[in-house]
Formats: sequence, structure tokens, C-alpha cells
Amino acid sequence: MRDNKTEKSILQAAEEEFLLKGFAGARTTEIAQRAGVNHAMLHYYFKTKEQLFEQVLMEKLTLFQQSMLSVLEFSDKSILENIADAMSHHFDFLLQNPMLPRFLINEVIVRPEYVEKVKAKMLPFAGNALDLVQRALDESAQKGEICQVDALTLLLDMVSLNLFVFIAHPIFVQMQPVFGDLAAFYAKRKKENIEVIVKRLKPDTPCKEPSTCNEQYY
Amino acid sequence: MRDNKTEKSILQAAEEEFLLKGFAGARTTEIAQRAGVNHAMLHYYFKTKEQLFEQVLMEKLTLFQQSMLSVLEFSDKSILENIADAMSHHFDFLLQNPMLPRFLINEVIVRPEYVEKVKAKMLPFAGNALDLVQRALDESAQKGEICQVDALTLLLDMVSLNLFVFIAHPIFVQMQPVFGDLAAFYAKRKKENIEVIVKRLKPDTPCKEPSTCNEQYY
DNA sequence: CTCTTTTTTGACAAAATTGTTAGATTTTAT
DNA sequence: ATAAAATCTAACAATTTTGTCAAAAAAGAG
Repeated sequence: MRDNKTEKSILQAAEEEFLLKGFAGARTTEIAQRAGVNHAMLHYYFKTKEQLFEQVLMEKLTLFQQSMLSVLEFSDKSILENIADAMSHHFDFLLQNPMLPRFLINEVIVRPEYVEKVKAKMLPFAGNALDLVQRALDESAQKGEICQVDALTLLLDMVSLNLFVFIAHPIFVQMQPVFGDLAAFYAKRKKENIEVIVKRLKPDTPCKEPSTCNEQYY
Repeated sequence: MRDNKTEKSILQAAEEEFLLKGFAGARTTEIAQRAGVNHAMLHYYFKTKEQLFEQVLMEKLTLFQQSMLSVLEFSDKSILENIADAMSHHFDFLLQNPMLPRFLINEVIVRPEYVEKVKAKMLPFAGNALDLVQRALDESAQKGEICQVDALTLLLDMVSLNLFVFIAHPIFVQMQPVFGDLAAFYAKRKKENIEVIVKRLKPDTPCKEPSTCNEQYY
């Protein structure tokens, strides 16, 4: 009996319950029930609902943070390829964690103290990564490959498009008739989001010399 | 004492409390306190927390519905002007109701029965309006003014961009140092969102005859 | 196998939250 | 001015939810 299977099942159940209903909406008894254990076990292993929640939140915060940083991770490919890749990876990550964005936005909002933690944890990395992206964008804009753009603005465009469908995810699930098969819907969305971002980066003055700009993306 | 000022103050307080914390997170005692009345008054006027909530939710649902339909309301201007106008009005509406999208997404998700109500209430209008938009888009695409695009896809692009910043609104509020003055931030966002959508509609093959396409938007 | 430690359970306690009621107060109509 | 109706209050009841505990059961060590 030394494999913490009880503890793990509680954590798993708590994760599902908290992601779906948030801290205020989740019930410890239901978490225990979902985990298939006596509800006293929850307090035995995690002391309080608050502490159990904190463990879940921190884990998810780290996961989200990593996914955001990976969006800012640029390789030596062309800038358009890098950005398209970032969008693609970001979207795929969200497909694996569809409930994450809504959960974090909701719970962090009600807990200003966590905002500080997130800022402290992310800003150094993000700030640095943003600077690098900005430099790459400026350089590319100089060459006329893309239009001049603010890195933060572009990043917001990217996350707006990718996050929104997942924040509204449960609604799409229930609106099947309108949106059809979900997997197909998401595949289409992913493609569309990348396309929108790539188009957004298109130079303001269309290039007259196709050879000088990355035509495949336009 | 015949001006329902008590009832109104309770409704007002309930609205603020529910929009911020949701049904599960809101406390009736805190609503009463915020309204400056004895908490028994809440039950005197609204019977239960559930009924008070329902009144707020229905009101907000109607408001949201109207804002969505106005996005689909096209005049006889050019299609690009219509779409830019729609984005602009939609964004302005959200500026006046920043907490609305997050509230509705969260609360409707947990109540599948409301999803049915919304569907029943919106689909007839929306379906019809979407068809009209699709026709206008196809027509415009025929003339080479814009690229071929699915109305639903375009609509999702539009709402993704506009809604996201407001869903994450409270986070931006607390991230002042990064995003600077909020009013300026939102003004910039609005402009950017319109720009992104307009660019997304740009024909795939850039037009060689500037006179035939609405150059001002590119 | 027996003792110790860990885990589990059911019953219970405490706290938090929602809802009720009897009576006081205020308003309104006559 | 007075009676009826509506509004309000304070105390309390009911319910829901979280948390505790003693004792039983299971696991592990010697």
C-alpha cells in the first residue's frame, strides 16, 4: 500500500473538478466520491480544500507558463515559419489541455496574490523572450518580408485567436449541431488561426517582386 | 417608499457580485451588504439566490444576444466598411460591459439547460443573419474585393479577437506595468483587431488594379 | 507472528451559507 | 387620523459544506 494511489486519485479527481467548476463551485465530497475514497482521506492527505486547490493551481500554472514560453521560442527558421510553428504548437498544447485557460483566468482573477506570483515567475523570461522576438520582427520588417509590428501586439493576436475557442470550449461541445464534428472544427480553427496571423504580418505595401518575399505564406 | 429603490439596489449589487464571482462564488450576505440592506430583504424581493441569479443572467443574456446580432447587422456600405463597423461597435459594447463575456461563458457552461434556451433564442436570428453575411461575402469575393471566406469562420475570428481581451480583463487590470495605461491599451487593441480582420479578408492574390479594390483598407 | 506505523472508515463537530418568521416600522389609501 | 398593506429588522432555523477524531483495518518491520 505504498504507492500513494489514494493520494493520486484524489489529486486527479480534484483536478477535474476544479478545472470544471473552479474553487468556489467544487465540492470536497464530490472530489472524494469521484476519486472513490472516503472524504476524510482528502483531509488526511491534503489537510484542507484550500491546500488541495493550491497544489492543482500551481501545477497548472507551471504548465501554462511553459506553453507560453514555448510560443516565444524562436529557432533559426524564417520568422514566418517560426510564428506559424509557435501557433501550431500552442494550439496543439491547448487541444491537450482545453480546460486550462478558462480555469487559470477565472481563478487567478479572484486571487490577486497569485497574479504577483505569476508576474514574478514569468516576467523575467517573458520580457527577455519578447525582446528577442521584437528584434527578429524588426529585422524581418527591415528586409520588407513582413510589416512593422509590435511584438506584444502580435502575441496578443496569437493568444486571442488560440485561447478563445478553448475558453469557450464547453459551449462548442454543446453546440454540436452548429459547429459539426469537434475534431474537424478544431482542425479548421487551427489552420484558420495560423492563416490569420500570417496574413496580419503581410507587408502593408504588397511586394512587387515575389522573389524577395516569402510568397508561400501569402 | 414606492420606487423599489431597495429592490433595485439589490439587483445592482447582485449583478456586480455575480459578474465578478459567478453563482457559486457569490454570497447572498455580501450582496445584501453591498446593497446596504438587511439580507432578509434579498429573500423578500427575490425568494432565493437562484431566482435572483436567474434574473441577472437572463438580463445579461439578452444584452449579449443583442450585441452579437448587431455584429451581424449589415448596411449597404461596402463589405469591408460593414465589417470594420461591426468590429468597432462590438468592441465599444464590450468596453461598456467588460465582465459580460467571461460571466456568460462560465455560467452557461455549468447550466446545459441555459444552452438550450440560448440556442432556441438565438439560432433562428443568427442562422438567418449568417446566411445574409455569407451571401454578401460571396458576392464581394466574386468581384475580387476580398478572398473567399466562410461566414462562421470569419465571425469566430472577430469574436475571438474582441472577446479575449475582455475575458482576460481583470488580469490586464492587474498587469498595469506591462500593458501601461488601460484606456490607451484598449484603444490600441480595438484598432489592431479591426486591422487584423481587414487584412484577413484581403484577396489571396493581391489585386494589380488598385482601383477595383478598396485600397484604403490594405 | 507480533508490534508499530500507516491508512481507512464512519460518525460526528464546526463553520459557513441560505432561508424563515414574528413582529416592528413605515407607507399608502380612505 | 386610522386601518390596511407593504417594507424592514433581528433573531433564529435549516441546509450545506468543510473539517475532526477515535477506533478499525491494513501494511510493514523485526
